[in-house]
Amino acid sequence: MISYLFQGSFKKQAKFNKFVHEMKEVVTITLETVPAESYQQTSTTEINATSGRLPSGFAIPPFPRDLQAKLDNKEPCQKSSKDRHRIIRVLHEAMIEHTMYPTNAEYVQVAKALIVKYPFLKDLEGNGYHTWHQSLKRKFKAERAPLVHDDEVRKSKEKFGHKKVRLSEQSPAACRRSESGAIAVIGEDASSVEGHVNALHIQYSKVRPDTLVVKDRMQRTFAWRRREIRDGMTVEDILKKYPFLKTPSGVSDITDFKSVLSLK
DNA sequence: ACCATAGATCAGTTGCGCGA
DNA sequence: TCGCGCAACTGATCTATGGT
Repeated sequence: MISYLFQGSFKKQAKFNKFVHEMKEVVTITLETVPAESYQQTSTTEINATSGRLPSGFAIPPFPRDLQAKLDNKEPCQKSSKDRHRIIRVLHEAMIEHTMYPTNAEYVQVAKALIVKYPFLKDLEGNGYHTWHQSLKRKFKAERAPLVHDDEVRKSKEKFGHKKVRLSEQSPAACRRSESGAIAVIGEDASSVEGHVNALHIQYSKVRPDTLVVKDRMQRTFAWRRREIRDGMTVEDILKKYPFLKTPSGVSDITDFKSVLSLK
């Protein structure tokens, strides 16, 4: 049967066998009820006041309207990678309200809750929620990666993060990836930043500022702002210079401001 | 020693937007 | 409509840490 499914690829046959074997083990392990003590554990989460443990009765959050409609119609959304990602994203956002570092039992709890609520999302293989479990774990891992300003994440990075940087071995693709989320600093100097600041003030004086312009200028001055903060610029001065930091969209920058100060 | 879990990294896939 | 570039995601692998 396996050789039929994976004709011409012994490697894939072996991989599939391994997968099936793992699935058997997962069923016996992960189908156990979540132990109560798992909600109280970990020293790292105690450090962060905002983080706790997932409530035992964690409810699957509502999804965006169109996605919710699909789910209500029992459409197999997991077959569409786009919908699947959206489901994972919503679950991640709901979980992150409680903790940045869910335990394995908590991932299982949420994945199971999803399958219980929407049984048609069940995996065809294994225990029915293994792929959701894995996707959630990966999503958390990926989302935590850039959050260097978060105490909990930073402590974990210090604990597990590799000091070794293989910069010379980085592929162009990897460089491009890392650049994508990075700050655009190159090419900015005092005069160009001044121009951005002026443009921001013009937009701030408008009743309806152009969000695209604001976003772009704020992005361009991001690294410059960080430098100014590090060099000792006060919060008042920063807010005066970059008035959009007072708006809800600027809150993330304020968080960053705090992180810069804490690292000083 | 072994296992679970963490971050780091690389290579590949998929979906989307955009211009020709 | 098609091809291209990019972002987001996935799978795999490696190394490190902490608990048993």
